Amino acid sequence: MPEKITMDILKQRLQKNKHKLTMQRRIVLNVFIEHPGEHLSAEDVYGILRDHGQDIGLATVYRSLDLLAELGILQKMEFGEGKSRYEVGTMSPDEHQHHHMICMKCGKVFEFQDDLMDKLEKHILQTTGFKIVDHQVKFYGYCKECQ
Amino acid sequence: MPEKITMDILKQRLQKNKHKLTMQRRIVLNVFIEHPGEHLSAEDVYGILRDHGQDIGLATVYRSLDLLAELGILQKMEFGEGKSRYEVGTMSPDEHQHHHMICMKCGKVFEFQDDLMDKLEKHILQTTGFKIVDHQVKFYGYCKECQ
DNA sequence: ATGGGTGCAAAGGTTTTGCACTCCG
DNA sequence: CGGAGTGCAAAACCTTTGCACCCAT
Repeated sequence: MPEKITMDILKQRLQKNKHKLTMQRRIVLNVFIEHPGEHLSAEDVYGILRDHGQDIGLATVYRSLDLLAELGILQKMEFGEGKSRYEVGTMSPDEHQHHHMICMKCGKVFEFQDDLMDKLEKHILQTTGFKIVDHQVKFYGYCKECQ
Repeated sequence: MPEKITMDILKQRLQKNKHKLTMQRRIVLNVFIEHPGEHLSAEDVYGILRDHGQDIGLATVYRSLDLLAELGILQKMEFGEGKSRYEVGTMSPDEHQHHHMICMKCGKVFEFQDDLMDKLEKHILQTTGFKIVDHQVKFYGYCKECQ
């Protein structure tokens, strides 16, 4: 049951961590709710907001993205472009099990669902004592069109 | 048999791609050969070279790292610090099967050998048609000391 | 009311680029 | 020799920070 992230969840987590529910934070989260499955950079978010006439300082966008990622609401990722991108997660841990496939020709990013990592993470805990909380998997290759 | 990267391999791959074997490129590769298993940033490499009295322009270090990664001699990676790091690979594809575990408290990067990904990559090719050439797996969590 | 949050502009850090010069093939 | 590669400094980016002002709690 992939339960979606909502404004209420934002409110809850902010309160739990003694942060304030500001208009800016709601607006930033809303961008991601309206763009599910997209990997947005700070500049992307800033641009989308400007287009909607909702003007927020770029620094605040950066600060909000950081905070939302810290709260586990957004997931931060990098695709080797020299900047970070963010994506909304869901409440269910199962949903973390999606991996990115990056086409080395056209640059498109595809996704793939899988739960093979659980096994591997348990194995790592047993053999190394390293307790895994999250993971990121990136595959590089050529998509159907570009091969 | 994890066959190590050597100067000869650099020479071969440069020739095959119509690039020149310059002193600077040899020196940069040498840094990695002398620092196996380390994840060096451009600035790290630049610093090591300065310490050895082998002065190379920083821009050239960047250009060499790019090229060596393109030739498959180095592997480029990011750990969310806002800069790229590089590591020498080996000739054997089996050696690509090591993953990074990043401690969220002390920031140390650990490694783990595993070949579970093969299965997953075959599965992805069959179901999506995406042909995988390389992958990068990062685990975030807490190391033995920091738990 | 008060301390965290915001906006702006400036600063910081990494990476890229333009151009004259060098040197590998 | 000729063109790819280098060095240097400037520029381009992305991100962070300092500080005065604002507004959720």
